[in-house]
Amino acid sequence: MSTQDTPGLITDDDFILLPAPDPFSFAETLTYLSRSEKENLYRIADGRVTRLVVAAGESVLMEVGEQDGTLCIRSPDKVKLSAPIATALMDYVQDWFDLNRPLTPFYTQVATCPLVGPLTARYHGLRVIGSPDLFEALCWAIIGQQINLSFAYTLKERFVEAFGSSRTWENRTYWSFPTPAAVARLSPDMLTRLQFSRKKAEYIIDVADRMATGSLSKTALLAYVSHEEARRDMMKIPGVGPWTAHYVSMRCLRDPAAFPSADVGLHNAVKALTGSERKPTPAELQMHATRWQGWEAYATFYLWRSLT
DNA sequence: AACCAGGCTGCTA
DNA sequence: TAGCAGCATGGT
Repeated sequence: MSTQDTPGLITDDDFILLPAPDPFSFAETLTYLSRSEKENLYRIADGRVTRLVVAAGESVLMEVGEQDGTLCIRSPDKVKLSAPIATALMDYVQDWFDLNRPLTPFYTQVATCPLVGPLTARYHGLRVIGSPDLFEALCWAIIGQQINLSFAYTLKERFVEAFGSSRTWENRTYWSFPTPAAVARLSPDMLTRLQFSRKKAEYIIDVADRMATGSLSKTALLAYVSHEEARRDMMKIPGVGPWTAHYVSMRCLRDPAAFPSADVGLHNAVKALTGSERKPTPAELQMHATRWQGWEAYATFYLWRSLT
């Protein structure tokens, strides 16, 4: 492989150049990714993000940087990238940063929204940063239920470093999220020891079991005729309510209209931006959301961003 | 030191 | 079907 096997892909064996869409802000992307010191699934340094990903069945260290509107993807520990791996890395980045979504329709639609309109200028080019791995997305959502984000990151950090796998490169350790197969074998006690609540421990092990046996999969969820159907199916899983189903729909299944309307962070953002003394009622939130129709996930993401 | 946190379940009426 | 208490534990 030397050049352009795939449209948009320019490669010279050791790196991939991926033209970023317009608008897209790599700086905003890195800012979002940097929001917790406890994040251990990737490392950000020198304007680049590095993480382990599974590509073509292989665990690969991937580094993403940007220059003049072009993303540069490479594997620091590999000189040559095989064609399947190069393709997989490119697909991963496109999914992770939602690069294939035309953003202008969103900006046009919310231009008149007093809440989200100004945010589209402030965070111009920010896209919904995703969780391409369904198991990771579900676990993260369940972990984050009804606890503060700081504690949620602590729990995730412990979970990943207890049951995930890692690789060390140039004196830095990179972690991959635990696999469903590994987590399905755990007993709830092994998670309560990390200070998971008993219920969350049971939920996560059950989700792992469903994914390990194949009764739950991203492919199957994406195959539903509508995202609403996929969410209905997810909500049959114990521990998965409307908030979690919409969250996963937004971050993993990529429904731009997913709307975790019960989200406390969303409520706090609306409260702050309206200068209100209290959080919005469901009816008040719905009033705002009428301007976001079809783009609720993006509106929510921008509102979350406004909190930091 | 009370109140809050990127909710969900299961019991009541 | 709707409303609500209980949960479980760290942060601020």
